[in-house]
Amino acid sequence: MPLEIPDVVIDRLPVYARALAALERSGREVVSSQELGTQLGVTPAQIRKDLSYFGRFGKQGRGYNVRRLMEELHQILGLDRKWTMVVVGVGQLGRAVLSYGGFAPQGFRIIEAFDADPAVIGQKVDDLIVKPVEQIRESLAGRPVDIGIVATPAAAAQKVIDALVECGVRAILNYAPIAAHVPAHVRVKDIDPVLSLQSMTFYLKNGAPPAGTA
Amino acid sequence: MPLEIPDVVIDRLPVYARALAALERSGREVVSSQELGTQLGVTPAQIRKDLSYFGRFGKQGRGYNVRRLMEELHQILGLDRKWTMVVVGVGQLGRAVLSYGGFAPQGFRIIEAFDADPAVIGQKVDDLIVKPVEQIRESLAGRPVDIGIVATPAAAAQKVIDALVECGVRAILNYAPIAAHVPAHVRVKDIDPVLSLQSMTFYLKNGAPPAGTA
DNA sequence: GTATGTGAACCACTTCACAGCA
DNA sequence: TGCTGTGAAGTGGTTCACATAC
Repeated sequence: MPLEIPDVVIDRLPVYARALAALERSGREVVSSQELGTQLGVTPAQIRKDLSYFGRFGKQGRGYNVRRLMEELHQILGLDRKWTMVVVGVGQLGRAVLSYGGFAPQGFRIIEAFDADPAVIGQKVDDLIVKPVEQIRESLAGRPVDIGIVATPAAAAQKVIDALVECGVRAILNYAPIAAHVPAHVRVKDIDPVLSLQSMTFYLKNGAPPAGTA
Repeated sequence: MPLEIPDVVIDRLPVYARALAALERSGREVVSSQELGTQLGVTPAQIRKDLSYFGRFGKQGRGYNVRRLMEELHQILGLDRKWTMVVVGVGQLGRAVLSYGGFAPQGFRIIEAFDADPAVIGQKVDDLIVKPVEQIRESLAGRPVDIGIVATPAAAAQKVIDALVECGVRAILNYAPIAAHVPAHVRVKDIDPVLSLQSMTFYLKNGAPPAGTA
């Protein structure tokens, strides 16, 4: 069914879903692509086209039922179920990830944490006992882990990723500053604030960006 | 000079710069676009085309001088100088940002931290005394701040962003889960791990992604 | 021989514009 | 009348392929 849907489209769906959730909380029952678009900084046509890959969710002359569309998107994205994650690397960054309160409410649960440092192994962080990296394979053997979060130093990251992939992990959230090499069936999303900063400085340095009004 | 360079190109330059820095540390003097490409998962043509927006940095038959190209990129991106930042929101996330060791070595210094919570205001976090959000304007008046980091709850974020923009901030690193509204001359980069997870689950749910070999 | 730099061809996503329906 | 859904047109970025230079 999901044949030839551009990745960019998939990336936008969670944004729509989040906006719809907010609208629903505020008691709104119907939205137009127009209104959703201005709220999110996306053109209405874009929204309609994106949704059209998956079905017809709106009513002409009226717009979209907020709750209905939200639920459809949740279903499409698999947000109507729980996902399990493991964190590898329990330094400052890994700790922040482990204690971040934003994952659980969205159905993303961290069930295991690993580190290479003997001083860290055995520590209890956010209700999890940190295990040694060497135990990734045995620890996850036969256990269904959906997503791996990599928060190790750059030098260790690729090996960790290899191990996770071997264990059947098919999605990786990568905080390490490397370009991960993974087989084609594995998805990687990089979180790299330094890269974000380093591209913005280009525009800071060169005055106004080439984007509309000054 | 930088007329009509696609944003995607600018986004890739820091990635190249980082890879070159690593090559330089390892003593490498020359690279081809071919080699750099396989290392980064980018086509060689892409790299050459990207660089061609800015000049001719290579030698035919040989490749690129690692140090030279790295320095050129640093110069283009403005990484050859220091940038100042302020953090707004000193909750868990803000603290993690403040104590993150990855910014300073790249020339990004946080010079001020703000929060709305009276219990947090006045606290010393990573050598900075947290100031009240209401003081953003007076605190930054006449002071050159380049980048604002927003780590507040969603509900507070837009107002904070407005204040920062008023103070002349032209680049924002946004950790809040909202679509920021800013004037055209202001750049925003969003860091949102939940959105990243929520788009990957689509592929988890739907088997192998439409991307090459299985 | 080898790898760059680049116009031209290609491809993918976005936007347009309108038919269709409530 | 108002807004969706969508083929068609348009735009922007990527890849090709080769002339050029070392």
